[in-house]
Amino acid sequence: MKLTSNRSPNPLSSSCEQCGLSNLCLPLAIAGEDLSRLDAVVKRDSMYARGSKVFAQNAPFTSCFVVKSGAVKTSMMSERGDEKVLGFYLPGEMFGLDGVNDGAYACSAEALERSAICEIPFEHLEQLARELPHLQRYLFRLMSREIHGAEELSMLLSKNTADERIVSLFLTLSSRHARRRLSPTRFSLPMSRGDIANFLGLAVETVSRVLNRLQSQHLVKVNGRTVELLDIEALQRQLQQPAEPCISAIKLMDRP
Amino acid sequence: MKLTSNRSPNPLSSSCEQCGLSNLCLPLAIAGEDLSRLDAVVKRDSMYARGSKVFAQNAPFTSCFVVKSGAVKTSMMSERGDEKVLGFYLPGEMFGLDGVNDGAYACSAEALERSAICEIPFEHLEQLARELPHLQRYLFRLMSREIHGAEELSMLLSKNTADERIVSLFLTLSSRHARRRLSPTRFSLPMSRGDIANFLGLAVETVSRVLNRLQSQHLVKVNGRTVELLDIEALQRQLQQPAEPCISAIKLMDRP
DNA sequence: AACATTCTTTGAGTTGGGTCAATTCAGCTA
DNA sequence: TAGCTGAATTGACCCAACTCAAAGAATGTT
Repeated sequence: MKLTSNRSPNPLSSSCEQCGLSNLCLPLAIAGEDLSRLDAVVKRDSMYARGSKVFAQNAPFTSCFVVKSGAVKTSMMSERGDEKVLGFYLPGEMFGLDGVNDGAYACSAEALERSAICEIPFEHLEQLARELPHLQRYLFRLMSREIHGAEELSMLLSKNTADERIVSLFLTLSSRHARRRLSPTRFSLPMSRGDIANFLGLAVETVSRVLNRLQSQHLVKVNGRTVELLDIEALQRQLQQPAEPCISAIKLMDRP
Repeated sequence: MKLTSNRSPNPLSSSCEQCGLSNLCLPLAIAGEDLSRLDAVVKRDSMYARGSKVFAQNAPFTSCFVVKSGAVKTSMMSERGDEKVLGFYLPGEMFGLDGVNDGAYACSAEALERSAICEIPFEHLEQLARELPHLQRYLFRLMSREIHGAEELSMLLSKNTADERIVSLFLTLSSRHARRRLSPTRFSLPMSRGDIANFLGLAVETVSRVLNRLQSQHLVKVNGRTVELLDIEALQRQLQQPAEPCISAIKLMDRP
């Protein structure tokens, strides 16, 4: 449930100061557009308790949202009734754009920890986009980026080992932290092991085991929800190199 | 390579007649907008040979495309250098929208068979969208649908058995055929087994085996690239029911 | 028609990661 | 500070799907 709902005089630009880099206002600021027009369309700016829903799957689509502090996960219910985590959103990132199509949210969104989230009614944004060409273009870009992000997830889930999936998640989180000028090597995971496992298409037990493995290889150091990447380059290499077919090679060598 | 490039007087509305239902023009026609404005922005309408690229990954983004006849696959190259098939596009469907973000196509697109494809320079579309509110909204919807589609693929790749993935693909293709008022029970697969396997995150051999299994269950009939769905409802049930944990049950019963 | 090439199927054997079960740990509340 | 509850870890075992290998179809080429 929402905790507070304080209407700030200029929520979007204040978002920039709070989270270092708001996806929404930065490009517009660069483009030199009038931000006051945008302020008017921002509905509210609320606190969400950990575990509370921002919107539910199939609820009528009204707004998209920007994380100002905290973290959010989006997930989808399958026909069989089990949940699939689709993404994690950190401060400065926008979510809720997949509901535009048929007027209902395709996924639900939930705060992973106490979070400040600002809501932007899409209809207003749409209308304003007609008058501000940069805003229209920016929205197209945001949605395109979301397509790309979902495609990358499909890619990750396709033919990658458990180790690669975890490493990939860590590196993605790392670079997203870097964009906000936070440490790319040391950060905390706002989501549970269960969420990580679900997101990466693994079992919780596997996540746990992989974390230990990476730790024993001195690639990362994990302590509860705190991660430290000890050797980012080695981690990146792990995603590029094809997993060596060591066993087949040995088999070949064993032949007379 | 492109084979011909004949500029038709009204490519968009002719697309409707050709493919039964063009995603692009239908909602606009409903909205009563002036289609002639749209005709002007459509660049060309070309034939592509089987296997020829419509655009390559990382090439500068200029246009989005609509399939008029034939079929297209989009795919992405991983850092390791292997291909991941991201989607199949049938007549009336638009592709190439994931390049808006950073000015380069995020995936490449290739004709699966001899295909007629019409190209729409995005910049023109964007500009026109400012003047035609319905077009702007329609583009947002299209992109939102694309996000949704990619999310569903992630979902499919996450925790589904090989059988479920194949069934899901068949049912999706079926309903897409139905939208074009073609038979939902009997259609041909424009893509190879390899493409199917890659798209579904499986090995080719597994696809082949699953196809046989479904056939022996009298759920489908497959002959080369022709599929017949013998019992759509049974297929749908297979996706809803949780895979019965028969073995555990037996184990429990065996206990003294 | 014979050949070459690619696509598809079938068989045999292996394994990465899942499931189940049992602890251990961490965060709360009282 | 003990006690409770859900989260995380660890171990043992197993299976769905992968890999490797080879045969069989289909398709194109000369």
